[in-house]
Amino acid sequence: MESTERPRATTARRGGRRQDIIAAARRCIASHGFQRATTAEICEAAGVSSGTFFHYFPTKTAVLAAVLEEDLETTRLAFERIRVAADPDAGLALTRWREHVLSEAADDEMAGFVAAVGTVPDDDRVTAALQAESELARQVLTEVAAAGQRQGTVRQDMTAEQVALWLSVVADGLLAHVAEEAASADVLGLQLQDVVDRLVRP
Amino acid sequence: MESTERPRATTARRGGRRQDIIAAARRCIASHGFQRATTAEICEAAGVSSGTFFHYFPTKTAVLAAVLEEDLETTRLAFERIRVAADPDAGLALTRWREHVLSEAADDEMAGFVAAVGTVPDDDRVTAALQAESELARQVLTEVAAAGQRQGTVRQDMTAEQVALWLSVVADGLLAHVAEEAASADVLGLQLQDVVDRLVRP
DNA sequence: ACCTTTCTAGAGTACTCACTCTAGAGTCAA
DNA sequence: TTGACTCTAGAGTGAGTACTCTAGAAAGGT
Repeated sequence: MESTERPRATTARRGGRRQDIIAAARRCIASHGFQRATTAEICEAAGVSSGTFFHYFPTKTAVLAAVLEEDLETTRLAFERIRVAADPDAGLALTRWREHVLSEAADDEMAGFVAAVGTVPDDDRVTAALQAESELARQVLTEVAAAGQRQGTVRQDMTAEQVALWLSVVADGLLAHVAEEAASADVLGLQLQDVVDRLVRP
Repeated sequence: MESTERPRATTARRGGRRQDIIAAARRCIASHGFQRATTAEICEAAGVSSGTFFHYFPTKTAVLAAVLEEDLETTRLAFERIRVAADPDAGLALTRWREHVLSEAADDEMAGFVAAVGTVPDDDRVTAALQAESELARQVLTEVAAAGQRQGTVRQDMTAEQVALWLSVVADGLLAHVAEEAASADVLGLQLQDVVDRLVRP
């Protein structure tokens, strides 16, 4: 047969099959949810057989966990950049945060993901990754808000935690809206600065 | 056996089995998503056999559609109240809207629902109901915003549509946050007025 | 009483899908 | 070469689940 002539995806060489599977799973899950993304579909998208799939991952849920953990690492880097900016200038940190949010909104894989993951079985690694991600955002945003309060650019009639909470509410709402109506992304992107500014200023 | 001695749910008399099934389906779907809510589970929750279930609904998806259409009717009423308030006083309409949003947030069934429905198969009635619901909100909020602009209480540097869009972004984000962390509901509720005010004022 | 229609139960069915198993190919070391 | 190991394919399996089928109970009309 043509068993050696498989598609091999485009990323076959760097990272090997395992990476191919993670990437394919991300795409499939983002586009129609965790439950409806079958292992067979992920296998086909990755150019891999079910044998290979289960050689690398014990369960379908484990691939989701791998995807989320990979994303968490990316998020960690992004928020590290935001955090370091806060100390001299909270305004700059907020700008970087807005850019981060908008880049997530622009990435349609990312946009679909949030909704797709809501109904996932109770898996420890999955819930840990999700929780770590939201906790990370909340914590860094809280630091940024606190820095802004010290610098006088952020309102003091709310605690820094509360300001951070509202910022993530806005970010989540924005992602959800863009996910189901990509058209609104541009307008919202342009106005995000104004909205955030109104939200946080003293 | 005790076939006549079934639980009969509490609402058995008014509306009959059909209503029981819809109510049970709403609970089950809200608590662990559409896919994971099995027909068997819904049947048990409704105190009904699978035969009865499929006598009233051709498919599992059809029950979801029925649930959504029922909710749509409720939403329609709520937004009608909001719309009529807008003409004399847009501020009052916004207050009513905030109350509506908070009451949805307080209802934990409602909160779980948004996430649960994201990954649903492409069904015409379902998508129609969802679209009608968001369209309804957007349209009424746009009218309210426009009224506020005429009355001078709402900013004019955004179109009424855009103000409405941001309001629903905030509402969606708030619901999502409350769904995964009920604790934050109280704080957010208290501050919603301030946030909305900052968002829309000239 | 008798027929018709609607409703109900629950065993049965057909199918999907996550996961297993086995056989073998590729690779490297000695 | 041989042996040990990893990787890969794909047919197969078992569990779960949406939906069907049939027999019969209520309900209602005449």
